[in-house]
Amino acid sequence: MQLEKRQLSQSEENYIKAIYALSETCEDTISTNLLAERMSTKASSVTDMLKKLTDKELLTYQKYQGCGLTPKGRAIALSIVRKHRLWEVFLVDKLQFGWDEVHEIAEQLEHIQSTQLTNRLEAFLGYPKVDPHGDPIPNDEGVFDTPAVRVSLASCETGSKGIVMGVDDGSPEFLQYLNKIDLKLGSEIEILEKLSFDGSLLIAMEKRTIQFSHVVAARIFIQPYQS
Amino acid sequence: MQLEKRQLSQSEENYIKAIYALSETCEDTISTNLLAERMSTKASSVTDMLKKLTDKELLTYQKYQGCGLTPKGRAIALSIVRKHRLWEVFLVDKLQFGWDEVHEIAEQLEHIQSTQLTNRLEAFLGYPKVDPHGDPIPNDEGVFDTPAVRVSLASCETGSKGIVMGVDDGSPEFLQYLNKIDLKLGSEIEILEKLSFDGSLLIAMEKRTIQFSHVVAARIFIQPYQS
DNA sequence: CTAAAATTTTAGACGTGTCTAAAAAATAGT
DNA sequence: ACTATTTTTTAGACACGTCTAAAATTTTAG
Repeated sequence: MQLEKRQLSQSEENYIKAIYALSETCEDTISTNLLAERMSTKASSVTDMLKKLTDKELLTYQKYQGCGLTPKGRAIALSIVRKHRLWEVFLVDKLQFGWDEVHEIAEQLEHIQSTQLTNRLEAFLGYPKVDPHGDPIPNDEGVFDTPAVRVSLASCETGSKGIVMGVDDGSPEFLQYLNKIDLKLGSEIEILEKLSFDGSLLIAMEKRTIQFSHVVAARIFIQPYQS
Repeated sequence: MQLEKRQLSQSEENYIKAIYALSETCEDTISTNLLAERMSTKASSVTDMLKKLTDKELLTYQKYQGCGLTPKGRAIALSIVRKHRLWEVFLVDKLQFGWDEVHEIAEQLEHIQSTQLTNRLEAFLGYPKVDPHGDPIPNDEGVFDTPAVRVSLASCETGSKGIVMGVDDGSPEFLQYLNKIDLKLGSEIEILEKLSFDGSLLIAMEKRTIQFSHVVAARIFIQPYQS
């Protein structure tokens, strides 16, 4: 998939990225309202942008029927995601930012236009496969390395053990909470008990015991040991 | 001088930067047409922007009288210059770009908004004092280190010796020419002869002899040996 | 000193991306 | 099946940064 030279505005790129993110997590056709909420804007603005991006052949969109990315649109989304995650690695590994501080800056850096820059940055960082939150980094062709098994802590059974492979990167507050309890990528975890009345979990982590609400557990992903 | 949090658009920043650059090299009041040429835009567009930036108290401007930066405007210009040059050092020192390749990318990176990022980048790079073309990098307060003596090769007399401290960074072609003749910052240079009829110079550099036109000589800056 | 030339500003327009308010279509409830 | 409600789109507006064409001002030159 060849990316066209015709470049997009930051706004257009942000829409493409949001549509990509939503189609990964939710169903495959994205509603106007969902996108409006995600972009913190109004549905009417979304409709306008949807038309424009459809004209550019980056979206499949029919009135009242929601939208989805074309292969070309998906390729652009992946290149933005790639840049975002590589810059996050740079900020954390090289500039000593915390994983809770990098999102906002990476939101700006992801729009820098230079494939050569992206590829050299990747080499400089030693071809990282995941960003500081454990999210995978696609290669220059938009392909992810064989992703490690990653399941939500909330979906694991009592007695499961595993290694933390990823965390939700959506909120600095959540990441700061994880800092406070010293949970990192690579931490070893065991589910001691699941409390059925509120869905919370008792967790053993490096000789300490912690209680996670269901909401927290759903935002932490582990690679379970086969046992 | 405290930079206000109120952030400028990239367009506004580019105007500020261009006005700063022009007021460094030329007279202290910048004409509308000069700025229009520099920005590759029309005089009418410049007038509009001048009004806007004057309203924001970044410019002194009176109809038909040209413009100049206020202290606040100058502080913003210096912060942009600082970011531009630090990113150029990053691209050359860390990502192995050539000094002829970095300008365009730095033009984008200079608009990234994060003082913390800039300062950490500076530390990561080892507090460089000049960019890859020898241009000085101001500190976080907009102050330049005591700049080394830098005179244009064209203004030196026959017999002068010195070390190349800077080159004009305006055109990739010029920088590629310098690559070809293997002229770098730090190269030792002696003026063997100045040819009066066309202003060109015969130069000795590391055991080789090279002829520079006046135009080229005017774009190379040396620190002369006191002798 | 005044007329011609150059520069600069104003007026009105356009494309982008956003908004509000109103209309149209789809969905849900009875 | 037919309203009522929700979702989505359209219509019209605005701020931004740009443009062209015309008017105003300054500069130059005779």
